[in-house]
Amino acid sequence: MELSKNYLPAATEEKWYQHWLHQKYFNSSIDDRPAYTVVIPPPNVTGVLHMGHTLNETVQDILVRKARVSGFNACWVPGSDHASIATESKVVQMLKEKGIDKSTLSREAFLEYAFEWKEKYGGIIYHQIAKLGCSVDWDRTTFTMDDHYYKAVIKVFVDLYNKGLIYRGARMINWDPAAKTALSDEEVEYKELQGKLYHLRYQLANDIEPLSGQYITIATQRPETIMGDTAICVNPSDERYAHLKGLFAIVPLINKKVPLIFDEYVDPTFGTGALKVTPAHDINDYNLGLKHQLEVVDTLNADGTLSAAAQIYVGEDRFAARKKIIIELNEKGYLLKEEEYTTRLGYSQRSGAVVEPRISTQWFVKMKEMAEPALKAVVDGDVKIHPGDKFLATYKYWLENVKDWCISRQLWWGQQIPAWYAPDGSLVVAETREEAFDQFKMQNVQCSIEEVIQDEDVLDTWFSSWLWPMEVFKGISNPEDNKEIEYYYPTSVLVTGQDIIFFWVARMIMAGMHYNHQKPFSDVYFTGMVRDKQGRKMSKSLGNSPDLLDLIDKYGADAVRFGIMISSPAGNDLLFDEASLEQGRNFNNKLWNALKLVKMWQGRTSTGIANESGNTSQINPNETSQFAIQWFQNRLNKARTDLESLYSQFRLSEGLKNIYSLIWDDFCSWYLEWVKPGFEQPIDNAVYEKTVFFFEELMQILHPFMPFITEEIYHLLAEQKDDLCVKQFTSIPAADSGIIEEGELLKQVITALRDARIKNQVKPKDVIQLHIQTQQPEVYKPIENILAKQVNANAIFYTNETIANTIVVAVEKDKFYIESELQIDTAALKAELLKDLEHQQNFREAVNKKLNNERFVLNAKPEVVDFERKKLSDAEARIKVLTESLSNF
RNA sequence: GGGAGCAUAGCUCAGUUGGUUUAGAGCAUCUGCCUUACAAGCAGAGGGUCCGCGGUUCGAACCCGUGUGCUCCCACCA
Repeated sequence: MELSKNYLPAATEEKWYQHWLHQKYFNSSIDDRPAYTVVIPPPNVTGVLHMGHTLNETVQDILVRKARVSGFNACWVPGSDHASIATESKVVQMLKEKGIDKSTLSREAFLEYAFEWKEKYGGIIYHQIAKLGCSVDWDRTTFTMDDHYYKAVIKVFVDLYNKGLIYRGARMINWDPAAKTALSDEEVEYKELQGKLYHLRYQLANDIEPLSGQYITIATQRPETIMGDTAICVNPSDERYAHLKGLFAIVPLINKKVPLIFDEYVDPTFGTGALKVTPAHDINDYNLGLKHQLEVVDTLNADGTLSAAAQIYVGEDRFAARKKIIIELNEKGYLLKEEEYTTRLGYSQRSGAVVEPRISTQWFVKMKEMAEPALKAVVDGDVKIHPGDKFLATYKYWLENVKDWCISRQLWWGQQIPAWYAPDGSLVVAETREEAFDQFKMQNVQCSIEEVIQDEDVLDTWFSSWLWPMEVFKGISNPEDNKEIEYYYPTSVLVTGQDIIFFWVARMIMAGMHYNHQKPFSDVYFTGMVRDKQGRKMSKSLGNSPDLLDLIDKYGADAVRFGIMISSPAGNDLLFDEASLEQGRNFNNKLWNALKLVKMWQGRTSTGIANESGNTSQINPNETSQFAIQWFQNRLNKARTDLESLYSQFRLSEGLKNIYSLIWDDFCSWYLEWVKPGFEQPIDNAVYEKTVFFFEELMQILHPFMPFITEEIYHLLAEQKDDLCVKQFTSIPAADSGIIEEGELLKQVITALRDARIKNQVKPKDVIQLHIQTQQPEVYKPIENILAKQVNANAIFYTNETIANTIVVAVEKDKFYIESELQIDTAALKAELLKDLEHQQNFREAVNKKLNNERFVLNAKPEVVDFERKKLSDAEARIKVLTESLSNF
C-alpha cells in the first residue's frame, strides 16, 4: 500500500471515531471491574466549545482513555446545561429579531420556542466534543432539563424547604434591569471606570421648619437616587457635625424631610464625611436602614426606570434621569461641585447591564450548615484538589465565610419553583399542584385546585448543576435500589476551570455530602485559564478565541490536543499559541514518516547474518542491532514507569513531553538510525519484528493523548486483532539502568565526534577512520557498527597511543582520533581542547573546595561525599586525558 | 481594604522533601546539509547574576525575611 507523503487527519479521524462508536468501546455498564467515572462539566446547551473547554475535554479524555486500558470500567458521562439566563437571553434576542416581544407570549409559548432553539443549537457542542475524539458514553447524555433531572431538582427544593434550609425573604439582591432578574453575587462582574462624585447641599431643618442658611453637604455618585433618601448619616466622632444632633435635612427637588443619624460606618475622611442614606438602592445603606429602622423608598422599577415613588422624572431611565436631575440640581443651586472619581460598577455577567441593588422577595438556601461537611471533606483530604496548595486556601476562605445563596431567577427557562399560593396569599411548597392543594386543605385554606397559583420564578442554573454527579445516574430522582449510583458514585475525578470553584465545585460537594453522605469525586483537577499570546483572556468581544472546528480542519484533532496539552501544567494559565498546534502537526508527520520507513522494511527481511554491511566487520551486524534493541527496550520500560508516576500526579503535560521526546529523539533519531539497514539492504527479521513491537508500544502509550493517529498507525504496522482504544496496558518490566547508561555514552560519543567533524570542516560525505584509545575496549566492541555508521567511519581501530595528524576528541576517560584525508586545523583543535581543559579545571577546583571543607565532609550524608569524590576523580581523569592530548601540539 | 500565587535562556515553562558532574526542555535564533522515512526535515552550536537585597546552612534556583514587578480571588466606601 502506498502511504501519503504527509499524514492526512480528516478521513482517519472520522473512520476511527465511527469504528470506536460501532464497537461500543465508550459505552459502560456495571461489571466486576472497578469503575472509573467522570462526569463532564456540562457546557451551556446553546454555546460552542471555546479553548477552555477544549483543554478540559482533552484532559478528561486522556484520563478516561488511560483508565479504560488500565483495567477500569471507564465511564464518561456527557451532557449539557440549560444555562437559564444565557439561553433565555439568546431566545429573547432571537424572538426580537423575528419581531416577537417576549412579553406578548404566554409562558408555554415561550418555552416551546426555547426548546425548539435548544434542539437546533444544542447539538453543536456534542458535535465538537466528538470531533475532538472524546470517548464519552453517548447513551448516557444528560441534559439538566431532562424529565428525571427536572424532577430531581424540584424534589431537592421541596426537601430542603421541609428541612428549613430553604427560605423566602426580602433581601437586597443584585438586579439585572435588562434581563429583569435577580443575580447571584457570582454573576456580577465589576469593572473600573471613571465616574463623578457630586457634592450636593441639603438644607437643614428642626422638627418644625427649615433653618435658613444652614446646609449639610453630601457626596454621591448617584444623584438620581436622592428621592429615595430616608436619612443623612455622619460619624458620631466627627466634630464638624456634632451640633446637628436631633436635626433634619430636606431632600432637594422633592422637599422631603429626613432625619440626621449617627453611625460609625461613615468614613469621616471620605467626601464630605456626610452620607445620604438610600436603603432601597445600596447594600450598605440597606444595612444602615435596618439598624436605624429607616423607611425604604424604592424609586426604581424592575426595568431600571424611575418609579412613582420617585415623584419626579417618573418612567425615565435611571441614566437619563441622572443627567436631567444634575441639570436641575445645578440650576437650583444645590450642586456645589463635581469631582472626578474612579469607581467600580457591577455588570451582569449575562446581559451586560449595570446591576442595580434592589430589595425584593427571593428564595434562599441557608449555606452555613451545608458548608461544614463540604469544608471538612477537602480539609481532611477526602476530596483532593490539584494543584492543592494553590486553591485550598481560597476554597476554605469562601466556605468559612459563606453567605446564603439566592436561588430564584425571574425567568421562564429553567425549573419552575415548586411554591404554590392560594388566593388568600398563603403559601405551601410541594412537588405537584395536587400535593399543594392537599396541603392547603389540611391547613383549612379555602380554594379550588384551579385557583392555586405556582411561583412564577425559576431556579438558578447552579441549583440544578450541583446535583450533576448524582443525577446523571438518577441518584436523586431514584435513590432506592439504584445499582448505577452505587457502582459509579463517587466519581473519580472532576476536571474543571478554577473560575467555578464556588459556583459549582463547592456546591457539588455540599450536595453530595448532604444527599449521599459521600463526596461526589475523589480528585479535582483545576485547569488554568486559556489566554491568548499576549496574555489576554480569550473572549468573544476581543475576537481572540479561535474556532475549534477550524483548528481541527487546519491541524487535525490530534494536533489540537497535543498543542493544548503540551504547555498546560495543572492550574497554570496557558498562553494559547497556534505554533504549538503546528508542533503537534509536525509530530504527526514525524510519526507518519517513521511508519513509512518501517513499512519499507516489510517484505525486505532476512534471517541471521546475511546482512553484509561490508565496512568494519569483525562484528556480527546482528549483534549490533541486539544492543540497539536492548537499549531501547530498557529505555521504553523506564519511560513507561516514569509515565505512570506522572499520571498518578496528574502531571499530564509533563507526561506528553516525555513521550514526545521518547519517540522523536530516542526512537526516531537514535534507535531507528541504529537498526536501519544500508541502502537497499535487507533487515534482519527479528530486528524488524522487534521494531514493529516497539512502535506499537509507543503508539499505545501515546494513544490517550493522540487517539486517532496512534490507532491508524497501529493498524498499518501489522494485522491486528484488537484496537488500541481498548488494548490493555501490560505490566512494566524493570529497566536495566546499566544499558541505558551505555546508550547515553554512545550518544555522547557520537555527538562529540559529529561536533568535531563539523568544527574541523569534515564534510558529511567525507569518510573517516576512527581510532579509540580506551582502557575498556569491551564497552565499545558491541557498539562499533553503530558508532561507525553514525559518524561515517569506514573502520574502527583500538590504540594505546596517540595518533598523529588526527582530530583528537576526549569523551569521559577515553580519547578518539579522527583520521581523514583533510588538512587538520591544529590551532582550532588546540583551542577547543584548552577550552575544555579550563572548564574541567574550574570544575575540579569547585569540587576540591567542597571536599577540603572539613565541615562538609563531617556533616553531609556519606553518599553525597562519595559522589563528590567520584566527581573529583572523574574530573582528574579527564584532565589527564586532555593534558596528554595537548602535549602533542 | 483582605487573601493567595508567580518571578529560571529571546518566548513558554520543567527543576519531586537543599548536594546528582559549576542549571534542563520545547519553540525561536545561528551554522552546515535537498544524506532514498521525514526541509512540517537532518546534523551541530550559541544563549542564563535562577528578579534585587539580607539571613539560615558545610552547602540555596529550592528554606526564612525584606524590597520590587506582575497575576488572580474575595470585599465593593458614598
